[in-house]
Amino acid sequence: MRRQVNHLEFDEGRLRWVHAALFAAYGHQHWWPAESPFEVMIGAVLTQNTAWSNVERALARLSASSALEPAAILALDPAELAEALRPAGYFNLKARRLSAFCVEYLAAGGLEGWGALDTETLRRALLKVNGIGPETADDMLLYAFERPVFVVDAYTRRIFARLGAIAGDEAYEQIRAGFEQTLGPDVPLFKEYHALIVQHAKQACRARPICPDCPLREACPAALAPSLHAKM
DNA sequence: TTCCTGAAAA
DNA sequence: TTTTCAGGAA
Repeated sequence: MRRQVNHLEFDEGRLRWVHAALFAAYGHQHWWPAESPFEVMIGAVLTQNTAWSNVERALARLSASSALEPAAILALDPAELAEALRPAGYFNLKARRLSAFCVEYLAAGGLEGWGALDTETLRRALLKVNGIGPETADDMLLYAFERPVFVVDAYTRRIFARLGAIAGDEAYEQIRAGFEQTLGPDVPLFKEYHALIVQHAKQACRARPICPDCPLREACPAALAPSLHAKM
């Protein structure tokens, strides 16, 4: 049954088909790669506008300074913190954001304090922290707090725009609501789906797409008529 | 607009 | 070798 929910043109069947096709092609992704919920959260901040491989180096440098927990991060000299974050890019900005986040995290009572809130309240609390926007908040909600929130990133927009499910420039909340309402709340599915989207966007559905071996080829207008979609 | 790195393309 | 590109939040 076709439902049009907030600009998402795909029905449940097509969304599940895409997931199944990606899973068949790439398998389990084991996301989010982190040792603890707190590490998920700092990774979410560091990965803003940044490739994950660069985030890993920054995390390794934090680890080398024994600074993978909030108190230890705040204890670092700001210049030292920024230096550790250098490989992740925007290091001065991210040093400030990470500190601001740690302050709020501790003030809120850490994982237990935030974990006691219902999803909407927690989301609003996260969004109030300077440096946490919708995508970063949703990374945290899904992978650190196990809440049924669908993460929308640049890769999600690109892939589903090419497939014809969205225009691509909709508001974040529109797309998120579309996926969540069409698929229904399902934490394991949302975790795996987003991880597969990232994998697929890096592997095949890049800015310059590699369509010939794409697992979604048969369902993709962009793969069938590349010239019409050259700039997508 | 600004913030910044590292991989890929030219 | 130099230039372009990819990637969120304020």
